[in-house]
Amino acid sequence: MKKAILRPVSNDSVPTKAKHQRISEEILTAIEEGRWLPGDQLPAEDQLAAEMGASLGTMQRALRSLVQMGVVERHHGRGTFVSGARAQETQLRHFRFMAEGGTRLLPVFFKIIDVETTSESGPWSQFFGTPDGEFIHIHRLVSVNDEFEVFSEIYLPADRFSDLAQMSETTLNGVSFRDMLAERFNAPTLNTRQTMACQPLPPRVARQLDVPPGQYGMVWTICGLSYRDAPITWQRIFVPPSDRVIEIVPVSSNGHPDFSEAG
Amino acid sequence: MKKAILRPVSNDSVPTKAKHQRISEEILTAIEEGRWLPGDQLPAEDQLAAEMGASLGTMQRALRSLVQMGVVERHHGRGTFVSGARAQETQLRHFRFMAEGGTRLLPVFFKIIDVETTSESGPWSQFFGTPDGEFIHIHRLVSVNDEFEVFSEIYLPADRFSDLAQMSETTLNGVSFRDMLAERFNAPTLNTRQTMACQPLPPRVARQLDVPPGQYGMVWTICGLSYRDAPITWQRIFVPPSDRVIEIVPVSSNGHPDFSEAG
DNA sequence: TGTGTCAAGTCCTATATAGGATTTTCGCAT
DNA sequence: ATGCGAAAATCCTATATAGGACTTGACACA
Repeated sequence: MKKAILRPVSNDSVPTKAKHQRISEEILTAIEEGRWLPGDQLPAEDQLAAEMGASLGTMQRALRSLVQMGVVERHHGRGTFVSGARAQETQLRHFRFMAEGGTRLLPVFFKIIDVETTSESGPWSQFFGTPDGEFIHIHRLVSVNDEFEVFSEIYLPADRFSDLAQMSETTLNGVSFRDMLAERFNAPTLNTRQTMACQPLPPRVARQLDVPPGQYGMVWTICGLSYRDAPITWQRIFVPPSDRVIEIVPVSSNGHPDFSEAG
Repeated sequence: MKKAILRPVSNDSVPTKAKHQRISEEILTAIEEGRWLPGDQLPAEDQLAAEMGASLGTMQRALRSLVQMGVVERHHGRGTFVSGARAQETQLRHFRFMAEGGTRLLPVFFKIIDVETTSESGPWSQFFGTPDGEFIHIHRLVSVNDEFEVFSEIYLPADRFSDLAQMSETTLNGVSFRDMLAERFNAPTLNTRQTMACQPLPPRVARQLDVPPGQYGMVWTICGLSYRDAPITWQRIFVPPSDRVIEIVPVSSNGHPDFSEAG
C-alpha cells in the first residue's frame, strides 16, 4: 500500500475514535469512577457540550448512546440522570421466570444459607481473571413468587466487596444482590453472559430443594458485568423441573426500547 | 389542562412521530413489501434525503436505526444494502450451542423426518393469531457439530408458505430454515421470542434421540419474528442432556455491535 | 500486462443554528 | 394559602453546510 508509506510517523495502530465516542467514554469513565453517582443529574446538554468542546449535535449523539447502554436516562424537559438500580429493574435480565399464561414471576425472597470466603479456583476465578484471588461465596435459596424455589450460589471478588463479607447474614437476607451491589458499591450490572445446561442436580442442591437425588434440572450460569464489561458477579442457579410449566424467557440485553429509533 | 382546550380539533391520539422515524418506517415498509430485496443497494443517502424531503442528517439518523435493527447494512464508501440472510448469520440467536471451552457449536445437518399439513391448534396457532389456520408442521433431526443431536419441530402458516409444502423432502433436507425463508420468501428472522424449560422428553422424541423414556431434557421454544414483529415460525427444540457439558449461551437480540456507538 | 494515479461515488463526522415540546419554578393576583 | 400564568431550564427535532475517509473503477503509463 502506498498510503502506508505516506502516513505520518505517529502511526498509532488505534484508529482514532470519533469524537462522540470519546465523549461518551469520558462520561462513562466519570460515572464508573463514581464522580457522578446513580440518581445524579448531569449538566445540561449544551453546557456539557461547551465544557467538552463539542457541538450540541455531537454531545446529543454521545448521550444517546449512553442511554442505549442503560448508563444514563434522559427526560424531556427534566434533565439527564445517571441510571440507578431502580432504573435497571426491567433491564438486562436475559432470562426471567414466567408462568404458563405469560405472567411474570419474580424472585421474592432470598434466604442466605451460608457465606464463606474461599480461594478455590474454578470457572469463577477464570471469569474474574484472578486465579489465585479470594472470593466471597454465598449459597442462597431463592423463592420465586412463593411458588417454587431455586438454589443459587454466588462468587464475588473478596477484595472489592470486602465490606460485604462483614455484613451480617440477617442484613443480606432478603435482598437482591444486583440492587445491593448497584446501590452500595456503585457496581450496577449492565450486561450479563449466561449459559444454561440440563444436568443432574448436585446432591447438596437436590437435598436443599427437596427433590430426589439424581433429579435432572437446569443449571444456569450468570456472569454479571458492569461498566466496560468489568466482571462483578459469577452466579450459578439450579432450577428443578416443575410440572406447572415454568419457563425462562430471554430479554434482550439492553432491556431497551429495542430499536428505539424505529418506533 | 389549558393546552388541551387550545388544541386543534384533529386530535389524533397518535403523538406525531419524528420525521426520522417516519422515514425509517417508510424504508422498512418498502423492504418488507419486497420493493427492495436482500442484497439490493439503496440510493445514496443524500439522494434518499432529497427524494424523501429530508435533510442529510435526518436521513442518516433514520438509516442508523435501520442498521441497528439489522434491516440494512452500510459500508463506508460503498453504499447501503438490504441485509440478506448471510448477514444475519451471526445475529439474533438468543441462544447458541457452545462446548465447554467456549468454542461454538453449529448445527451442521438437518434431516427431515416428516412434513405434514395440520390445522391442529396449540401455542403455535396462538402465536400466529389464526386459531383456525392451517399450518405446515415439520419434524427434523438436527445434528450439532456432528457431536450430538437435537429434535426439532417447526410450524409455519400454510397460506404464506404454501410453496414450501410442495417442495420435496430432499430439497428441504440439510437446509437451514431461517436462511431459506429469508432467501426464498423474503421473510428474514429479525427477532425471536424464546422460552426454555426442563421437562421429561416426550416418548416419540426420546425414541428418536435414543435416550431412555422419561429422560429429562431441555425444551426450547423459539418464535421467529420478521419485519414489524410479524410472526413467521414457531419452533420447538428438544435437547437431551449430555455429560460433555453442552451449554446454550444467549446472544443479544440485535446481534449487534452492542452499544455500537460506545466503542 | 501490470501498475500507479486520479476522480467519482459514497458514507462518516462535525458544526452552527433555529425553533418546538415538556417540565419545573416562581411570582403574582385572588 | 391557592391557583394561575409566565418564564426558565431542559431536552428534542431538523436543517444547511463543510470537510474527511473509504471504495471502486477508469485511464494513462511503463
